[in-house]
Amino acid sequence: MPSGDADLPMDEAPPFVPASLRASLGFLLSRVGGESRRRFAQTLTAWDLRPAHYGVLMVLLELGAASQRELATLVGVDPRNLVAVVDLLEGRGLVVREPHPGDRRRYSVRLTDAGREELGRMRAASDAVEGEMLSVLSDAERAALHGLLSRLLPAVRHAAK
Amino acid sequence: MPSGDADLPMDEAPPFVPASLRASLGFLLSRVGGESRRRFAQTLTAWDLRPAHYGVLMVLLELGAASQRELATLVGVDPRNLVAVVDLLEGRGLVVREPHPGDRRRYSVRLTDAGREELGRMRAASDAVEGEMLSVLSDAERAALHGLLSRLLPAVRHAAK
DNA sequence: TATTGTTATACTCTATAACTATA
DNA sequence: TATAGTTATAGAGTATAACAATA
Repeated sequence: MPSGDADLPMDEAPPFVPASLRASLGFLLSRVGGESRRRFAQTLTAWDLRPAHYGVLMVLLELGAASQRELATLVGVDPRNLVAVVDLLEGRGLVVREPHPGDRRRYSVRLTDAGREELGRMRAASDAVEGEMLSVLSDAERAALHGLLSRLLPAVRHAAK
Repeated sequence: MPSGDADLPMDEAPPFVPASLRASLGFLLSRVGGESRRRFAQTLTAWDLRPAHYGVLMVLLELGAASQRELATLVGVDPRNLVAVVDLLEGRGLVVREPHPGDRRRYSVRLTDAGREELGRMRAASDAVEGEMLSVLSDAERAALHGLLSRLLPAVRHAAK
């Protein structure tokens, strides 16, 4: 039982949003997701990077290395648009393109030490912004939201052509 | 808190997404919201309209009439970009601009009968798409997600300048 | 034939600056 | 001065078509 949830708090009146739009989960997802992305992008301007770059670095931090096709799928960026993203990161020495062993068509994109350090600073900044944005939710509620969105992610990706 | 990993199912192996990105609620929100918006936009192509137009019509359906400034805030579109949106809707006879009683600076944008009928068809189509996208969630889970996002909406809008 | 990476292109979305007419 | 609407414009995001090298 989290504090103060009497079923319908309704919050305040000023940030009023019509019930017809609030009733649409699709609208809520797009809207909240859009605002989240906007804040995220705003934070990354300090590094002159965009969300796609951050996503690539995060994936590489965990996987060590990945092909551009994999990066595109995992980060949610089209392979055509990923080229310039990797170009920029490579130009700054944050990642390197290496030949993929066993398949000369592929690159093996890998995080450099400099990239790992820079990513650490970016994570700290973005985590702070995220925490502020989610401050209206309790830890339990954040966990619940996380669980629901995690299950939704594979489902919404299914339609990707 | 990266310590809570044991209580999550995460059995969806094929559409694998790195834990480092899944752990970020901001990333999940942006990503799922983006996919939701993409599907929504795809559905609206049958009407040659975009999500912003749908949002305006939905707001007007509930409020009857609103100024462009109000529409911009409620739908989540910048006032500058809303001009062309209302222009298109007005050009198709779905809404009308009327003088605002008491303030000659404002317009009172109102839904026409044709707009109301067209919106009904759009809602049916978008609801169907939304239902398919959310099919992995139970009714209770959808309600929970809806509640969490509804509380998050006013919070994320707070940073709007 | 299918896949990986790539370029060029176009269209949408969003943000910055500045103007007008009213308040 | 402040606000509602507007215009022009530039940047970022995304989508379409086509291609070379390799599997």
